[in-house]
Amino acid sequence: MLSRKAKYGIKALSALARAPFGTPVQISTLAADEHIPHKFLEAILLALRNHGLVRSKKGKGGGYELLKPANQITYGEIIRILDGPLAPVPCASVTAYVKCSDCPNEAACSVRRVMKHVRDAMAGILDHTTLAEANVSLPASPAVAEPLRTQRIRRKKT
Amino acid sequence: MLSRKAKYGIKALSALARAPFGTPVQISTLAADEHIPHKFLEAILLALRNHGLVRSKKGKGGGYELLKPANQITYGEIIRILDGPLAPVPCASVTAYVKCSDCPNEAACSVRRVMKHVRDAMAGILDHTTLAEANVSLPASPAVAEPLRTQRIRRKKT
DNA sequence: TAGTACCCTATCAATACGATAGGGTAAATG
DNA sequence: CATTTACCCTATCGTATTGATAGGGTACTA
Repeated sequence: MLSRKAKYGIKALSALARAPFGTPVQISTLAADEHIPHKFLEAILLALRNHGLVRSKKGKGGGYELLKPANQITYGEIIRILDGPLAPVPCASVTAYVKCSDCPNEAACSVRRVMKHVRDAMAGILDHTTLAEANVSLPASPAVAEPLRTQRIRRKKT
Repeated sequence: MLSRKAKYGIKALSALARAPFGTPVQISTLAADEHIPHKFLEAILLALRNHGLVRSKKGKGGGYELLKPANQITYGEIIRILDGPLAPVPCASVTAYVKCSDCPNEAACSVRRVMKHVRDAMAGILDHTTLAEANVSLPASPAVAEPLRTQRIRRKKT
């Protein structure tokens, strides 16, 4: 199940992708436009920033903007950041494998085999669907935003 | 995420599929063999029974057995019974559609469109993977991401 | 009719989820 | 410099779900 957190995150990033290049969008604007609780959105954008998907600009005229072109940001990476691994079971995850404690013979586990298949199908879609494709009328982003300053990137295990 | 409940259910049904035809298997046996808490398994089998996947026989020599051939029981129907709809978001579900309260324009919602796609991919696998197929490839050829389908089953609503 | 094994209701700890509160801090502007 | 703006951080909180357990009740069969 896609959490509300991830859903909000995708919607917010989509909104950022629609915004004119180089103009930060404020949290308040995003929250109002996309019907997302303000404080909740704050936490979501913070996570996305710590993972290098967006950057923030403080002070008057500040806000958030994408760090990469919209066609280089996939649903898969957004969901992994906000919801964790795609795989229905941890033992079928590629990016965050964890052995099942109750499974004596993993190679013979049919659940794992089927769920690995499901995971691959999901990843095949989500890792190849970008914000740009989801937004039909999107101005082609010519360049990657240049960093204002060094921002801390906090990696979470996915 | 596949719940433990659904995982247990699949494992239990797989065990029933391996049992000789016409001989009920007791809950205690299933619980011990598959490492499932006894009482938890009881609730799971009850649900599966109420949905017509298995039948139970009381008294001495009683237990559970499949009501249909193993190649006619899909992962999809087991998971839907025990975990609910496959779709990552309710508004993308085919069998249990629910409108999102915060979504003003569903036709334009990119999240819904992508998740519908994901749902279809998941259903395509899970509704065409049966207990019989999962049990076959135990000995050789492990962990190759190969389609598991061998038989197609007609289903009413998708 | 005794014993087996399913059947039902209730409870419970742990966790995750969604959301909110309140203040702190960096940066732009006059 | 001072002020405003808007991000940044920590803590909390109610609710729902999950996974599991307990204790009997009841139907069926040998």
